[in-house]
Amino acid sequence: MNVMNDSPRRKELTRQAAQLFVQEGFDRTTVRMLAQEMGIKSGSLFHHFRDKQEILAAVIEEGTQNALVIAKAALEECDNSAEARLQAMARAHLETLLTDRNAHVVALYEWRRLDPEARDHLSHLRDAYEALWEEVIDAALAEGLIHGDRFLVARFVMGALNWTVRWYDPAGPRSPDDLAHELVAMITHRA
Amino acid sequence: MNVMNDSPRRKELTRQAAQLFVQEGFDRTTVRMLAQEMGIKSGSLFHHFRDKQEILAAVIEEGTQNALVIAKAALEECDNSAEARLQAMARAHLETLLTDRNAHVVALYEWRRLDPEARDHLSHLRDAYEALWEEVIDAALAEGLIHGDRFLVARFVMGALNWTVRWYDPAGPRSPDDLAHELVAMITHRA
DNA sequence: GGGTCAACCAAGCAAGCGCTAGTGTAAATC
DNA sequence: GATTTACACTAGCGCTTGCTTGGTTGACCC
Repeated sequence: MNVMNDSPRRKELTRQAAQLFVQEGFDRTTVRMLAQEMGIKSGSLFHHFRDKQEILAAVIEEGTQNALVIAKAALEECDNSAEARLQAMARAHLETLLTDRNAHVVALYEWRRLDPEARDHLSHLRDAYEALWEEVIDAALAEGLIHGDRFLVARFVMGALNWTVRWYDPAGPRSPDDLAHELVAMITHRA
Repeated sequence: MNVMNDSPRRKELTRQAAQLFVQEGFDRTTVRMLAQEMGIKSGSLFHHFRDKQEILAAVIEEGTQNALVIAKAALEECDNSAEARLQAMARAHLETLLTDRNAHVVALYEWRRLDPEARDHLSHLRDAYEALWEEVIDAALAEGLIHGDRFLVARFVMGALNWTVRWYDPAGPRSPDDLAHELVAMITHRA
């Protein structure tokens, strides 16, 4: 129980843990399995993480932080039109689900396994991400590109996107860009 | 390990198990917790179910079968227009998520904990339900009410609806009917 | 009134769990 | 050259897990 900084070693271990959490689920993943995947013994694990819960929190924090950075970058790069921004957010979301898949699947499926303190801390990060979405959706509503309740629209859209981890096959014929385009077309009322 | 029929007693036990699975998650729910909730001892549980996995399968089967029945009934009761049928499916889906919430949350969250045989059997049930959706969406596409790829539209819509279990508050101001209406309005291009 | 049977219980086994304590060691720091 | 630090090891404690075993109860049946 030495440190809980963010050393490069810890980052790498976190990445490997994410993979196992996806394969087995958090509860079914034992510290011995984690240690073996990392090439160390189970006891050594607790040099890097206070307990098993902290590994889960680290995985989710990493993924959410990346999503936030990528989404912000996508918004800065794209055109200023509401439609372009909607599409940029959707594509960024899907690309994150692809490249950083493990961490995000864990965040979606194992959120409830976080203890209250970790959940509290991480929900602030998540709120920041969702705020980006609501900003973009507000702009689209103001332009008349979409209609409806901003709260509901935001949640419907995020639901549709997050659900993709259940069925989307990256090796299939559709690119993240295709999906983003199709989704935006579905919800906009004039192009 | 006597029987695995569907006695009324077993049905009741299944309902209670669903509640615990929602509260704690499948892996964290022990057979002792289940037994206590049911008012029996842990050993007696295995008179009704072969093993813990079978309880999970029973919960999910019950929920999916109900959803299928309710959706079919809703389709038979409503008008024949594509829009009415879309809305009826959406409302039925949301009402099922409400009234039969536990079983559905379990189906959504714990699907991966099913062993391969159970998963295979249950995915047929789920496919039958999704087929209803695709039929309704095909009709809406044919009428020009919505546009796009039928496969993608179906999955986006189901994603948006399933995601509601994460944020929807039945005690809040919005009724399932409101949500269904808003969702259909969001994706239709002419009303 | 003996037999059947679903439903339950008490007791416990073998395996696995998260985590701790104490030690070794090579590199970095003083 | 001595001390500290980072990282890993061995060994195992205390507890919980899913599940089994062998036996009891009470309602129903011919």
